[in-house]
Amino acid sequence: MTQPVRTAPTLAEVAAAAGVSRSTASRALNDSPRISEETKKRVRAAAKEVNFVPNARGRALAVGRTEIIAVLVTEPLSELFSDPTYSEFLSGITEELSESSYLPVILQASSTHERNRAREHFERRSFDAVIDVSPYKGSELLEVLRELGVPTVLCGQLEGHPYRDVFSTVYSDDEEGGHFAALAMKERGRKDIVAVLGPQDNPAVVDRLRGYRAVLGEDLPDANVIYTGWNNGDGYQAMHQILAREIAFDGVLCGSDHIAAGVITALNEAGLSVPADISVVGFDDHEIATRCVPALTTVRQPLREEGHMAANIALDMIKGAEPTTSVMHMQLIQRDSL
Amino acid sequence: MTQPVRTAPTLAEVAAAAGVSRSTASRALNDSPRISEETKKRVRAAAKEVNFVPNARGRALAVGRTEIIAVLVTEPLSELFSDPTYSEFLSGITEELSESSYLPVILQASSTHERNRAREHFERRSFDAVIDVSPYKGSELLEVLRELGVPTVLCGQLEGHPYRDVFSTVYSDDEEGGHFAALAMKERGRKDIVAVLGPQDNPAVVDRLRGYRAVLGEDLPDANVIYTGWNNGDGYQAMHQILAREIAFDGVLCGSDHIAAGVITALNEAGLSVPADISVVGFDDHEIATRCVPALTTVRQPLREEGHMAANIALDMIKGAEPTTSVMHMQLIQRDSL
DNA sequence: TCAGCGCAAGACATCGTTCTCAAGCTCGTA
DNA sequence: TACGAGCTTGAGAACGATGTCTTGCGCTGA
Repeated sequence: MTQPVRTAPTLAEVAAAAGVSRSTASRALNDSPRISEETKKRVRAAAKEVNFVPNARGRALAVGRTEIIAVLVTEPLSELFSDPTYSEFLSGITEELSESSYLPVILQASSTHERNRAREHFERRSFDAVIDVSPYKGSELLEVLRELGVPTVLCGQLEGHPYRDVFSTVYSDDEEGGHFAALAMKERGRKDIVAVLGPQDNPAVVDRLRGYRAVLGEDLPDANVIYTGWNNGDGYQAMHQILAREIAFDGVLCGSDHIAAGVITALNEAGLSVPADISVVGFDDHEIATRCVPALTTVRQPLREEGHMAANIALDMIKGAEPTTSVMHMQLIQRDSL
Repeated sequence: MTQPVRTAPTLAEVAAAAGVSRSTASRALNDSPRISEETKKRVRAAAKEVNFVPNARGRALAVGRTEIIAVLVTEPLSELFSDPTYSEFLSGITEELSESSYLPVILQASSTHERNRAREHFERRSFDAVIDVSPYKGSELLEVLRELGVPTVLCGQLEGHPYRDVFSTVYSDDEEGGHFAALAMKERGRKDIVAVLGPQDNPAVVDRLRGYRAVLGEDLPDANVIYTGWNNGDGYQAMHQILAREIAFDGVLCGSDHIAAGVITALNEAGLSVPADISVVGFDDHEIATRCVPALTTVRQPLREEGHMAANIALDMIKGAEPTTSVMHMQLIQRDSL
């Protein structure tokens, strides 16, 4: 360092400057009711004088909190960024925490190496709470968190809720979302439905499909259900394959708005008109939905709100609140593609 | 908590279990040469016995480090995710740090509120170093970091390098990248070039354009330079506008591979063939470049390596290394669009 | 025999904050 | 005058690790 670096002032210096003890200085700055107004004023003046800011490390040790919350992510960073779901959700968490003194840390756990590191951090008590963005049953990390008693929020439903009494859960009701989309198709009089969904092993996909089926029954035959990726290109490709089969259909339920966008492109290229010939319903209410032509009717998943909720529950649990389960509701956003 | 939570074992318990003092236990676990092999073995056994993991807070206070590095980001999270540049770069940082015991924290600084929070965290010494992903001249936060003497790495060139002696810098040579792309056009015999770039106020855009111009001169007239966003749709739209002008051109230099993808789509729709009629060169060597038809010739910006480098420099500076400047080199990736 | 050395390990201080406990002070009342 | 209540304040102990200084021991060599 060529720059002379002045060492940060400590509470002791403030105390000395104000002519009081460290305890008094601490209490004054933390606005304890047991300190006289006059002393507080004096201490605060001294603190400002020497540019005092409490040191995070010392404070963390004393209060037993790091004021850091880990956001546990199973996907690798690249997928994290390409999956539109995450962006909104993480924004929600970040937004909410920015109102508190807490800081979110994205903690990856896709490789074994990463999971070991995560585990190590948990054991070191580096975080006051953990928000698991894509929990899965049987995850060793969840087991570790349970044993350590770290406040944990799971985002997404876990089959059989094995940890319901220990962890909090936040999820959107995907089955309900499926209901809404399918119901809209039905009311529009569509009878031969195709579904272009995300990956088959994705729990949200499973739940949505259940919702579709509950409403549509035989109008959505097994053969018409296609599993693919979440993106534009995936939808495009899937629709090409369906068109190649030359089956009759008049509605397409999509697993994401990006898929829907690709589907619409493919339909248009095949000379089919949306919504005159074919109805299309998306999922997510991503920004792309409004940019589609025609604007996409879709199911809004309250991702940002879900992030807010997860963050809030985490903060509450840190304060000692009991685990809770919180279900967010889906909403059909009606536009022009139906 | 319904679950009984056992409190984490401390070093004192390990020491007691091994029948040694805390100091000895600490040294044994940190593999100090001043401890006999036999004692080490005994202490390690005791540590394993009681499941000891050193507490992050206590350790942080003692060693004077939090083992956390802040990644300062000026863009809001949504842009962060949509800009392909960041994803790679952040992955690089994360990757490199995952080899160390350090943890990256994404710290936003787009709103005033966020900047104040960031400042607060800096003053609290919450981080051992800061990597500023998009530094700009005159940023108050940089001023704060300089005053506090926090090891800082700037990613991107700052005009006039006002802090060269205090901060480290890592950047890709965008002008060189422009050179490469333009040279390729020239060698291919293209004479009437159009450039569809990113935002006009982006420093990388400015540098690349300088590189283009140095090679192409009058072959790239001012009127043919279009500033837009970084995405597919932006390129598509820009190319539509250019086609509407009915000017003659035989090459398109693009500010990103996404832009290039949109440009190619628009050209194809207009009945123009790439590369037979028009040559297209992208930028970034994003994964999309290989998926384009034809596969995109592009300039590879070593983003991931840049992330590695930034992280490494940060780690070195924490250990006391002097600030350095490190320029990453661009590379032309030849594929089929030229 | 004993000063002198090297090695292993312990005692104690340290990091910067907060918290517990006790004590000083003033005041009002018996 | 004395005593307790109520309000402020300070001394010192946490918190959980690491770092410095010291001590004890066994060994060597004059």
